[in-house]
Amino acid sequence: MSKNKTQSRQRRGSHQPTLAQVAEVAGVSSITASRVLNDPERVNASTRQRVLEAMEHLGYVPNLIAGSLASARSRFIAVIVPSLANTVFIEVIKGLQATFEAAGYQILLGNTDYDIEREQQLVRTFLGWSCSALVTAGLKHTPACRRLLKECDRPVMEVMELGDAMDLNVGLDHQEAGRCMARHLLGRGYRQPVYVGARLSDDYRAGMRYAGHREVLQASGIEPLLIELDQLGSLEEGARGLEQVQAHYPGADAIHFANDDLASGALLHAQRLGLRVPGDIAIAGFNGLPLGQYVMPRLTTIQSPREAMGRLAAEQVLRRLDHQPVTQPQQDVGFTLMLGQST
Amino acid sequence: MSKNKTQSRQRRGSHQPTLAQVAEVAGVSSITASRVLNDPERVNASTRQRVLEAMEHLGYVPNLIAGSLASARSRFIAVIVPSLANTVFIEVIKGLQATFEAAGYQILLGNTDYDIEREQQLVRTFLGWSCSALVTAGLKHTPACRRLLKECDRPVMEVMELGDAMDLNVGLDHQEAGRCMARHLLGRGYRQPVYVGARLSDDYRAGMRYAGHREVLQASGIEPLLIELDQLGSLEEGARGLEQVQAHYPGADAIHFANDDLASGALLHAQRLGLRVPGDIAIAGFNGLPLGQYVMPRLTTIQSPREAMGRLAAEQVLRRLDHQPVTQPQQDVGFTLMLGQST
DNA sequence: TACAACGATGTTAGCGCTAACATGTTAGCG
DNA sequence: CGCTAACATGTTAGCGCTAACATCGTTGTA
Repeated sequence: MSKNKTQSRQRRGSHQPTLAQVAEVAGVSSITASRVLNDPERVNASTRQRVLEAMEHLGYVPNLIAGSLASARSRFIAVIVPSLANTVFIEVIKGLQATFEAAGYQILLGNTDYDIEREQQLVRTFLGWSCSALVTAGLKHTPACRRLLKECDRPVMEVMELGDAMDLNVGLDHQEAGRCMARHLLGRGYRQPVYVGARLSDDYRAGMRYAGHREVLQASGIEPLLIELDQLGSLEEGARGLEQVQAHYPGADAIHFANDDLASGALLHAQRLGLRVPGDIAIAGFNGLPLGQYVMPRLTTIQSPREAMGRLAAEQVLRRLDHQPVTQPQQDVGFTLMLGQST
Repeated sequence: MSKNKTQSRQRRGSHQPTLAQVAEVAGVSSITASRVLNDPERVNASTRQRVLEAMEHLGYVPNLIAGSLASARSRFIAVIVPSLANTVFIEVIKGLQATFEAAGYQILLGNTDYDIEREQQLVRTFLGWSCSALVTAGLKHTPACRRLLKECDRPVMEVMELGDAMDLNVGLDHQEAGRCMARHLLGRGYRQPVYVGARLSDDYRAGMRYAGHREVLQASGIEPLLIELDQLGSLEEGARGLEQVQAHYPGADAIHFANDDLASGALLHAQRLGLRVPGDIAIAGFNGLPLGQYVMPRLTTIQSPREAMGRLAAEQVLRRLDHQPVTQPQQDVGFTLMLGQST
């Protein structure tokens, strides 16, 4: 047994060099070394140089966890989306990531799989990581999640759709988008359009577009028809959608799909079946994915500015984090009807 | 000036309830409250119950940063990919995420934009977050990055391609995939195939496939032809690729595209131009994306098991983190030639 | 009956960093 | 030349949590 008084308990921690060691090598105090990293202007150039050399020499990697604990703020932004399978969210994430990374923030990505209980759990975890702000897709949350978000005293951004948001909100009016496409179809003379979506209670934004579609049809005295599929967005499921429409509504003259994946799948399938589009049946989508612009005939769809939505959302959050005033907490990014030859 | 001895300096930190407060309410010490969260079995059921109630009552959210600092391990897994625009990486990420999340790990996602300097910086940042392991796409790193990864004393998984990995490695042999497709094309009787890729030094795996393609052609005494495009994977760029082949190599009878996005774009463009595929020109891709299976004619391509690759990679890393032996640090997930009608 | 073994809980001492406050040093100015 | 402001750097005390070690009762067993 050692009698060495200085030897107390077992050492813990990693075996990485620490700021204190860097400081010792550079012959300064650790706070000066800290300032070299966090506020270099406040340190004399020659001192700074010595500290940087010491860091280089020791292979120092700053322990960001310790820094976050001490300063009570991390540079994390929590981003919570319902799915990674859907290109739409990926593109929003790209916009968010580009903007946040440029500002020195790291994204913590969470995937709810369209389950708001899971979302609540993710919010708790991310708050536990002292994230600086939270960005979440959609306005639908559990009551407990809503409470957490309201009381967490950080910027909270809800993206994708517009509505009764709790803090910041960037998105578009999905119901209006549904109305827009329905008006287009009626304007083109179609009299028996069918809306085809999948799991509309999960993908409730598609449900909102259906609500708009339905509203327009009812106002014109046309009965709204709906087919609900199982898979959210795949070419294959779109083909199935086309077949179901033919089976259930043989008189249908147009299909308003909930998204471009389904619509493109139907379009490609129609080609195989030898159906003329729009002669035998018109097809419309939503999203404005590149694919829809590359099929024949080109797909009529609604373009949503997804990456721009991510960027704008991130900018608003950054403004809030910089304590700049946010004049418009709610921003409508709009959408564009893109006329193809499929209607 | 206050003379109160207990009042020292300004309070810092968040204003969230702490474990100590929970412990006080529950009438236990804070380590007991800590154990309720981290090792519930070690705490008497009735005590545990009281602690949980206190947590609920105070709305306690564990400070994971403090926990990570104290225990010198976070439950982060760093995942570094070159792009989010490419479905391929998204699918690998999906596989990784599903597996890691189920095991209670949080993914830290980094995007290098095909820049290995950026990768090095991301590795530093993620090491600073005390990530438990790192997963990175590819074997190409800066020397400094390689050193960081070698010395960080954590599992390091390199995914996508096989080769001289530093620790764990899950992927497929891209050169062999290139050979496989080239052999297929020669076997079908094509004698002037052109390889079309984009930015092959960035997307060096596509470059490796080209190397395989080239090797097979040269062995048969056929001159390898190459066209290099600017954009990595878009339908539009594929269409451009087709046009460039026609312009530069009018005698070409087949195009071996670096990926399915390019190939599908070319296929759809051929349709518009009224070109017969494979009559006028054969088209092949790589990846096995759903789109390729939905165009007409169906695309001949090579299927890579991307989500499975992510899952397998995550399982290997988890095994290492659990101190279980990893018998095969390098695993080949293979690929499958999928014959369509486009060749 | 003694004592090891175990279970439940507590005490102590940091993890590596930075906010707040403190001190010393130099420049600027009437 | 004295005073202040601005700059450069240091000292101290945690941030909230958990590893390591300590303690105490309760069993089981020789």
